[in-house]
Amino acid sequence: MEQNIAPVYKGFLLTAHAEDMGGKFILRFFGQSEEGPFEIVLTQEKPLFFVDRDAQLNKLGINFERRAVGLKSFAGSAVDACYFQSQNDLYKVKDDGGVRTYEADVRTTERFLMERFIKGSVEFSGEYQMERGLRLFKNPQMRKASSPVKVSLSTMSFDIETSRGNDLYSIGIHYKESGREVRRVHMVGENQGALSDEDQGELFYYPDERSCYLAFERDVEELDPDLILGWHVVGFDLAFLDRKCQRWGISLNLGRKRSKVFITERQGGTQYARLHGRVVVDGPPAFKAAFYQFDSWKLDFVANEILGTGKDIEESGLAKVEEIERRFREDKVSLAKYNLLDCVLVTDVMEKTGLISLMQTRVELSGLLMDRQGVSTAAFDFFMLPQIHRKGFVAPNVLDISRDVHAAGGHVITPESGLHHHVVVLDFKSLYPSIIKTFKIDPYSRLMSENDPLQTPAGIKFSRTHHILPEFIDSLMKRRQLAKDEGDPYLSQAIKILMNSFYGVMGSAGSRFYHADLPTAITGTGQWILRETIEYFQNDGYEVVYGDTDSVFVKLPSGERVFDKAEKLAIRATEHLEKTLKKHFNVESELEVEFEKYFRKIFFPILRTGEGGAKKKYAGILTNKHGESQLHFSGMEFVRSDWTKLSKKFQYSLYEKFFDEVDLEESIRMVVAELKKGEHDQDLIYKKRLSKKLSEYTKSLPPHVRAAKMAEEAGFKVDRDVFYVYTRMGPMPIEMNPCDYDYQHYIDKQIRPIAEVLLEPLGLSFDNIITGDQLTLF
DNA sequence: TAGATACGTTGAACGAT
DNA sequence: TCGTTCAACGTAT
Repeated sequence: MEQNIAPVYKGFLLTAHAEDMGGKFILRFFGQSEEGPFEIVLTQEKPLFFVDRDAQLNKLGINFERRAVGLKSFAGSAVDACYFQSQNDLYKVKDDGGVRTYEADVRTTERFLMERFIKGSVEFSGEYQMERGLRLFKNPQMRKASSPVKVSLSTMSFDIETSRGNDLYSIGIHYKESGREVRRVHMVGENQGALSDEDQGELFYYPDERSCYLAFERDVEELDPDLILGWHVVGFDLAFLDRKCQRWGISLNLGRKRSKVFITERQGGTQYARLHGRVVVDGPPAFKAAFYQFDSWKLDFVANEILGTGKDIEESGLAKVEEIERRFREDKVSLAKYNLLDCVLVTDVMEKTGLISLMQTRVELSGLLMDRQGVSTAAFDFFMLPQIHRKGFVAPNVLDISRDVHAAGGHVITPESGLHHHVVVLDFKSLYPSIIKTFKIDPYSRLMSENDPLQTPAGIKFSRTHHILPEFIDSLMKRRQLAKDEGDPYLSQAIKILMNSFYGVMGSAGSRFYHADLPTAITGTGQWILRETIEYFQNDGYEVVYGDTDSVFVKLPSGERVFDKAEKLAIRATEHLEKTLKKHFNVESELEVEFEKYFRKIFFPILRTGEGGAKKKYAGILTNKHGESQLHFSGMEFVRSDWTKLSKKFQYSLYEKFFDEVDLEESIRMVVAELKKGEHDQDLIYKKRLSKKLSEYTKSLPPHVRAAKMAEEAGFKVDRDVFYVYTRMGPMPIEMNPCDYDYQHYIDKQIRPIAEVLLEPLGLSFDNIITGDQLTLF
């Protein structure tokens, strides 16, 4: 017998939207599939919250369904579910009368996906109709795909060039999908020629800005990219075009089906762009969400680090804008070339780093779609809510979480200052996740702590038998090992990011699962374990010179067979903890001590403000098994972005000499003399970030704020990063091309403190050395 | 459109002299 | 002018 089976489509979700449309509530999902882009519209889903069964709700004439469900709150009260016709109705009833609700702030789109365990990859079947180039499915059968759906996503990087004022000059695009590339620039103004063959790009001219923009909009519709890439593309390019469109009385229609882009500004000034069917990947925030760190977030700097290439306009600030304006007037072809290069750089930087692949993998892992990545609390909800529902509980609203006391953090040992030889660093592999596994710490286990209780060293109780997170971490750890073995760096990285977020989420009042006992139990146990481990080594006759949270720095008696000895120490510590934890708490230890690194020599500086050794700061000669050494700095000026290049170069060479037992005095004198002669003028720039708007600095005006204000008053656009130098008139922004450097300032503030840390233990005086310098000069 | 705490250092601001 | 406190930033883990 033949059965008519509807085809099953497999796709990857890009964006999700909940909309109140004319009193009707719909969910909309956009995604990409083998068959092309698709849209799924669901009209049957309802926004909902839970309330205590005995709670009286004001109905306000709103039609909603209230139903008893077999669930209870964390406090144990039975709850009802209330289903609404629209999101708006839900808010009205929730905000009226002050009745406590549960999960009223869970997004309906995410609730739909999480309860079905749909993590980006979906299978669906049903009737569809073609609409503006995509398949539209109404209320199809929809479920989690049996395996991750791998679709290659098309990208369009774009960048606009403008004048200092409010003029649009050009829009460059770089579109890329498997097997196809488009490089194109739309330019305002008279035709000044075409791009050369080697630029591989098209250049079109338009009589006015509006027609230039519309050509770009057409490109977006016709090329139909899944991802829109750029560098500060939301806060600058999209925001600029949005303002232009408003003036022209049209909308910024860059979404699928020519839908509008919505730009919203969050507190703190960060902007977000949301549109149907496409994800905007903005370089700096996207790399930050993936835990990349760069000294500067300017595109040319990042491109240089990653690709080793940069832009063709070297200047920054005023000079750069002037050059762009000049090219627009005199040499539109070279402006187009520059415009296009920026677009290509963004695509290349993201491709080379695998940023997009990592983002896709994170979707598969956390379930949060690409535009919600980095919201760790949401990722935790996605995992935990469906689980805890299946255990019979509903969770509170985030805003009902209050946080009274701060949980303690990691334990840090005060080092014995000065030089030490043969120090090995042992550390705990994923300390907090291991503690969660060992002591069964999670929100559900806390609620169930009367069931076969287990106690942490600080006496906080959890259930030995009823828990959710420990087994999830276990499966993540196993998958991560597998990913490593199979050479899948993105999965390995994505798992690491997710696992490391759990502790922070449970310790954050921004999470509905927060409870003080959770972070307190984790960090308290961490402190106990660190102390126990240190004591173990000490009882064994070793000196522990330093330790921080999950690491111990153990001094070995000699430089012989250090690597063997260190490996053995790690194994013995692991075994000791296994026995100790079994004995004191009757738990199976999941902790593992690893040998991390070996310092042939290591130096701990003294506190500059206070007494004794400084924590979180050291420099040493890191040495590997092959005897290869390198100088390593932790926490010191050398690794701090707010110290000048001058100080870093000085610190590096000074410590090289110190560890080589070479005389320091001569090089100190030399640096000071060179500085005064102007030989280090290139290395005097300070960089510091503004953490808030300029106008919000009211309590004090630090140097970088003063410099930023000067720049603003002189008519420069003030960025988050402030670059400035110290002149004899005080701090000045580099935009104003200051050159009257205050060398004495740099001697006292950038050279002296670095030198004195090493000189003091040697009984030497910086001033005496410098005075010697003056004597030789005269 | 909210992962955490611990820590060091600088320079401004403030209050007492 | 001097000593102390505090705001601000960036870092370690």
